Amino acid sequence: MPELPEVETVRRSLSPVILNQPIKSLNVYYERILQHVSPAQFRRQLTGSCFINLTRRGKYLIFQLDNDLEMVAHLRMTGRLIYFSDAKIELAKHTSAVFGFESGGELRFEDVRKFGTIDLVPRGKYEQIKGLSTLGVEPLSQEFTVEHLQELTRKRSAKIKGLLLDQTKIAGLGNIYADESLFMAGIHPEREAGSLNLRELKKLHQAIVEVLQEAIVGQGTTLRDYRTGYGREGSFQNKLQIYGKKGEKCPRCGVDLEYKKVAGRTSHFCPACQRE
DNA sequence: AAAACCGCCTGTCGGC
DNA sequence: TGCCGACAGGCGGTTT
Repeated sequence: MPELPEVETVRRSLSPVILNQPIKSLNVYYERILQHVSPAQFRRQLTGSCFINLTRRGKYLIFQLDNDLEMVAHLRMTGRLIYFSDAKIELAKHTSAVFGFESGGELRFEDVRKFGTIDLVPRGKYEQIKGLSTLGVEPLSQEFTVEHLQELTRKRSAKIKGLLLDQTKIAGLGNIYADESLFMAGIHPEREAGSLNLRELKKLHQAIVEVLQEAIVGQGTTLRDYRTGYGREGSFQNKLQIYGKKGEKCPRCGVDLEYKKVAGRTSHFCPACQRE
């Protein structure tokens, strides 16, 4: 599922090929992908314009247009944004929208489960995009410090796994990297957030930063649907320590790994390395 | 206020 | 072999 490293990889891979390319045509095949804009208005606003910058905030991609508007996309579970230099290649079965450039290339939004979204807003006006306007700290920014993490967890009774998944606290972690971070830090997913001591918070902070950075280097985790902006698979699935490893042994201590629902999500952990 | 639950979707998998 | 329910999980919305 696209989390911060996957979305960042899409951003980096798409930027060189889609920026400053005039948009010639726009086809929306699944209208519900558009959130607060009609297909007609969307087409009118984008046709003839260019994307001039592509940024990321949490799991959101923000396409800045040359007309003071921004297109905000979220891939949710199975969304893909892929650039095709050859528009003659047949559309994938679940293609939600296609941006055709004057150059002949195309940007395609493919999405099997159709949860992905696109918004169109005046630059920086994110009020209507609730998830974006309420995002917490960017975990690879300078603002994400041990002190910040300490503040987020202080006196909180929620389970740490749930807190890591809360986008209003930290922006961009999903189920995979939350589990990987907790394993790396040796913390049980059901630990009460407020019970973590400073030593544990330091380890967790370090683990979050490290796993996200390494996953970006690996161009993300492809378990099934995720692809880079060039349609290629990532490689970090080969470096996962714990996620999806039920039935296997802990890579650190050899004990049988366990999994259970925590905060509504399947959570993988080592009962020996991550004590409750 | 915060946590738990549901709906949105389709493909895949295990069980019978 | 085919059918069916469970499951995958991000987020918005509603309920508890």
